[in-house]
Amino acid sequence: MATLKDVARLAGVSVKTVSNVVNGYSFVKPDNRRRVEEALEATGYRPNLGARNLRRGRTGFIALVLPELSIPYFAELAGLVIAAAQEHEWNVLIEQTFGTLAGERSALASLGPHLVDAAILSPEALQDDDFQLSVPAVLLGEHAVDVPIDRVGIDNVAAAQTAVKHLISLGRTRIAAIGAHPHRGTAALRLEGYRTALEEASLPFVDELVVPALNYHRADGAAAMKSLLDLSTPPDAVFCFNDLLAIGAMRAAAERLVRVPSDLAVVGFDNNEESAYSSPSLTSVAPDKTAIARAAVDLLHRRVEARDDALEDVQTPFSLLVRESTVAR
Amino acid sequence: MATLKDVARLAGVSVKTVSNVVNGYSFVKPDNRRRVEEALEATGYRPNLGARNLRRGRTGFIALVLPELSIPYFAELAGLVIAAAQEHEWNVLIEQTFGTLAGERSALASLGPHLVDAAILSPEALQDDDFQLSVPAVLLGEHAVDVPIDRVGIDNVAAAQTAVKHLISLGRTRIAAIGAHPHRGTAALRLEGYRTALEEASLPFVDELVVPALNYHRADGAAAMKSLLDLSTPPDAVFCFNDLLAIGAMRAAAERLVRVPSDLAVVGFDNNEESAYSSPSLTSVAPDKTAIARAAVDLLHRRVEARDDALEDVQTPFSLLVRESTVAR
DNA sequence: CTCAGTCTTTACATCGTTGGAACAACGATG
DNA sequence: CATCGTTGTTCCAACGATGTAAAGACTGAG
Repeated sequence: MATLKDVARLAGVSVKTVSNVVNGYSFVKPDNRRRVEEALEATGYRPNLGARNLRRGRTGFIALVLPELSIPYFAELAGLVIAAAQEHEWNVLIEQTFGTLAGERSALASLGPHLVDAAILSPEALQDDDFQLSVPAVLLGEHAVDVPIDRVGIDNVAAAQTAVKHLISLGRTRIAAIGAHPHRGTAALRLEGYRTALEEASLPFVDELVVPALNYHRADGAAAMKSLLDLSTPPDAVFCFNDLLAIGAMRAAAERLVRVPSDLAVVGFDNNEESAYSSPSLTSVAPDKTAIARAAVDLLHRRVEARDDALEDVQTPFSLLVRESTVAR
Repeated sequence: MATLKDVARLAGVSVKTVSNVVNGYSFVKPDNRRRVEEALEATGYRPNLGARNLRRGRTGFIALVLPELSIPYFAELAGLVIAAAQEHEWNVLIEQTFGTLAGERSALASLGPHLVDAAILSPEALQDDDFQLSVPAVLLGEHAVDVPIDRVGIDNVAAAQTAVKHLISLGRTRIAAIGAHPHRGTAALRLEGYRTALEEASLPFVDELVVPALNYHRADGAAAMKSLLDLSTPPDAVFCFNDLLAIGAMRAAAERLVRVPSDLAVVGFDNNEESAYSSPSLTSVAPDKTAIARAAVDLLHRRVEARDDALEDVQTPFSLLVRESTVAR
C-alpha cells in the first residue's frame, strides 16, 4: 500500500507537498502539481484514514445504536442513515443492543471520541443518569428520559391520534391498543394519542382493551391479539404501536377466523415495506424515515463542526397510509 | 479523553509500563500493576483505537458489502455478522451497493488495507476481472464468477431441488419458477435444482413456467405471478427464488382470488422472519444464517492471522420449513 | 541591484500507541 | 565479589498523516 512518502519520492517533492495536493490546500506550482498527480495515479495512493484521523483528532465514524437489525424498521432506517452519512464522508458503525439495559449500557460505554465522532441512539431502557456521553449524540423517537440531548422524530401523540381517529371515522367503537409499555416513552405518547382520540369522540377508555407488550415483535402482537379475542366482547378495531405487532395481530386473527377488516380493523405504525404486501395489506402510520435519517445526520454534523448549544428537537413529518386492513378493496 | 501519558504520569511510571498493563504483557511488579490499575480506573482510560491500529498495522474493521439493508435477508445476516465479528474484536462497516454494477465497483474500490482488515462480499453484478482485492475476502452465496476467493454458502442446487421435490410430493405437476436471472450465479443454480427435480419426477420442463425477475423484491414477485396467472393453463405450484418474491406472488394470487395452497402451492427461499407470519405462512428453504455469518467471519479471521493458501468453500446447512403455503392447517 | 512582499516548498514535531533495544535491579551462583 | 540470568522498566523509533514555522524562490518596485 502506497503512502505519502512513496508518492513524494516518485514525484521528487516533499511529503508535505503531496499532502497539500491531496487536500487541495495552499499554492502548488502547476508543474509540481502535475508531477504529484501523476505519481498519485501511478501508485494508486489512498490515504490511510486511521493516520489521518489520528492527526486530525477525528475518527471518521458515527455510531448507530439500535435494538436489532432484524427489526425491519431499524434495518430500513440503518440503510438510510448509511446513505446520509456518506454525504458527510462518515462511515457508520452499527451496534445492536437487543433492547436490553445491559446491551444499551455496554454500547454507550464503548462509544467515545477515540472510536466515533458522534452517535445516533435509539434506546429503550436507559435511564437519565446513563447518559454520560463524551460525543455529540441524537436521540431517535421520544423517550422517558429527560436529558439535554438533541432529538429527531415525529409527533407521536398526533400520529397515534390520527390513526385512532381513522378507526373511529370507520364507525368502530370498541378500539383496542396493543403495545403499552411501562418504561418506553414512545409507548406512553402513543397511548396518550389513543386516549385523546377516544375522548374527542366521547368513546370510553376501557382498561381491558389496552394490552401491554414487553417486546414489539410479531409474536408479541399475536399473543396480545389472542388475549383480546378471548374477551367476552372482543374489539372491533385495534391500534398496534408498530407494524410487527400488527402483523402478529392479523396472523392471530386469521387463525381464529376473524375477518380483517370487516370483523376487526387493524392499524399499525412504522410502515415497514412488508406491510404493503401482507394479506390484507396493513394500514399504517408512515414516518418519513428518509427525513429522520437525514435530519439526525445533519444535526450531528453541525454539532461536530461547531459546538453551538441550542438544544434541538426536530419534528419530522408523517402520514397515514390507508390500506386493506381498515378499508376493504 | 485520557491517554496513556496521562495514566503514566498519575501512576508515576513510564508510558510503556502502562501499555504493558493494558495489554496484559510481560512482567510488571505487583505494586506498579496496582498503581497503574488504579490510575486507569481513575482516569477512565480507553485506548485510542486509531492509534493502536495504526501502530499494529490493522484497522479493526471488516467490511460487509451487500445490496441493501431493507432486504430482510441481508438485514438479518448483517445483524449476525456484527455479532460474530464482535468476538474477534472487529467492528463491521456496512456498504450498500443496491445491486448495481456501479455500486458494487465503488464499494470494492473503497476497500483496502487502510480502511478494513477484510471484507465479506455479496455481489450480484460483478464480473471476474472486477475482483482486484487488496484485503482477504469471502464471497457469500454462489456466483457466476470464477475467482480464487473463499466462499461460504449453502448448496443451492440441492436446496432448490429439495423445495421442488416437496411440491412434487404434494401431487403438483405444473410447477412454475420465479427468479431466473441472466447473470446471477445463485439464480442459475436454483434453476438447475428446479430442473433436476422435475427430471427426476419425469415432469416436463415448460419454458413458459419459468419467469425471470430482474430484482428480487416483493413487487417483482407480484408482477411475475400475475403473468403466470394470465397463462391459459396457470401453474398449480410455484417455487420462488427468495421469500420476497414469494410474498409478492402470494399477494398477487390473493388479489386474483387464487387460493393458497389449494389452488396454488408456494415455496420461498431464505426463511425471512416475516414468512412465518404471513397469511398463509410461507414454506421456505431456510439457510442457517447464523452458521453463514460465523463461518464467514471465522474464515476471514484465519486469513488475516495466518496467510494460509488453500481456497475454502464452506457449505453451511439448510432445511425446508413446511408451512401453510404448501400444506394447509 | 537591492529589498520587501508574495508565493512555494521543506523540515520538523506531533497525534496515541506499541515493538525492540537498552538499561537497571535483583538474588543466585561459582 | 564478579558474573550471570531473570525480571522489570525506560527510552526511542515508528506507524502515516498534517500543522507550523521557517527557509527558499520569485516578483515587481524603488
